[in-house]
Amino acid sequence: MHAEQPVSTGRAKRLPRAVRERQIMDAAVDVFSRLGFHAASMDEISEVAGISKPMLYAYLGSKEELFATCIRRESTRMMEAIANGVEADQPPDVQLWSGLRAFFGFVGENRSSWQVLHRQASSQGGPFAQELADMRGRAISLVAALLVHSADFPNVPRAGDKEAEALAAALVGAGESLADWWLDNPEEPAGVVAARLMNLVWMGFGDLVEGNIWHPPSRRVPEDD
Amino acid sequence: MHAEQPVSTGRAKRLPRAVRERQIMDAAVDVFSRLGFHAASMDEISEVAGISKPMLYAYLGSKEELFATCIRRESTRMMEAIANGVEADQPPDVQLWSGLRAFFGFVGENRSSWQVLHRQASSQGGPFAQELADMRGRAISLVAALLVHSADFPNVPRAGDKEAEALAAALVGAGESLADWWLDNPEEPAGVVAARLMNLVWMGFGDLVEGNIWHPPSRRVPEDD
DNA sequence: CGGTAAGACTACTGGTGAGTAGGTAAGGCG
DNA sequence: CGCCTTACCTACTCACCAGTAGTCTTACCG
Repeated sequence: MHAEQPVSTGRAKRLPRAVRERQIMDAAVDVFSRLGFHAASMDEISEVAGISKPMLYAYLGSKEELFATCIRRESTRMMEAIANGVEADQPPDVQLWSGLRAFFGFVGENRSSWQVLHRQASSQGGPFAQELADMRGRAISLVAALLVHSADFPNVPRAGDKEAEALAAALVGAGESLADWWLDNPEEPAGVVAARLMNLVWMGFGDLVEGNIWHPPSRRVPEDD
Repeated sequence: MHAEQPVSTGRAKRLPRAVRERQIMDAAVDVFSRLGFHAASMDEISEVAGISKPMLYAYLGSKEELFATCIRRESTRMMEAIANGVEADQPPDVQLWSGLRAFFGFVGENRSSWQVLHRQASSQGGPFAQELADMRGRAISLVAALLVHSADFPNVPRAGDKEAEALAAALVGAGESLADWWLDNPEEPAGVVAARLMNLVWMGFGDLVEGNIWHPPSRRVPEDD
């Protein structure tokens, strides 16, 4: 929750370009996430950023460029957060678990980023959808790779990248949807939400209704069957 | 894919109100799904519908009203399709299965409807989000009721509506996401996609990687594996 | 074969917002 | 201290689009 100073209708203090660009980007993410791409105006973004409109154009180009830049920055931040959270030398279920925790952790800490990524970008028909689709594609590929690596789906002979990709798409969508649900029910900690999804996708309803639930490693008995 | 006739810049033929309203709605769903709410203009909708703009306003009111009406109509159609597909007197897994089949069947047959529902409506901050959220809420409640009914989650004592609702939200999101993925990989039939999601949410990765897959009860003989 | 009301149109207004032209202050450097 | 570059601003243009005023036209009913 950065407090953007409106600078009280005076002349803004002279600052180096890099700093201003950062301020502008923060403001843009804030406004885009609240209003969506079309409803957000460059006037409002400049006001929130505490500078005037021409600076926006001088520094970040057109509205579309600005939006695309926002998506790139935020998606990169999120992917890095997840990549940092995953412990690559662990078994598949633990990798998935740590990835989910990192994901929900990021969403909880960066709601604006999440809104701009998930809600706004996906609904614009322009070049942004591409930007966003790329990130989504990377996330799906990541999960798909994890699945392919974890097993060869013995009883599904023709299963391969396609099968894994579809399942990964479903999983990513489940994560997105649950993240949205979480924003409406924010009283729960990130870990609980992550654990729910973990149980759903790893155990499945079939196991859950029979009382079989998945535990994180710290609580799991070191067994191997 | 209804072919809307632009009527070649002449005067449109005189038609009863109900028919025109239907044409307009079809055109509106088409345009909204392609361009999104803001980017869609009333001029374009009227052009696609083959009538002039004042008719739009005379019949369907403002742009916002028109959009809300579109969402209501399409969401109702979809919910009815699903409700008709579910066989209420079957065990939980079969109910879920038939619901998923109905859902993917609808999306496959009504891509525009799906786009307008999923992508466009969810990203607008206005009263539409409400309309859409209502339908989503109904879908989630439906799934949640199925889950609650199917078992009491024995090992999760405090689990209740909340637990089920969260899982239902995840499942609905997974369905939405997989439907989007499907639009990019349309060579597969609806049943295959539905079966994938069914396996994911009922069996879970944990079972899938061990080769345990779910298949419909023997009323229909599955392909031998 | 009129009369009339619903169906349909052309041509406008008004507001909003992207993008710009051209001018003003402030720091750096000789 | 004066010059010049860079940051910054006010105040506009221009296009697009939601919504409307006022007019025409055609099907139907007597």
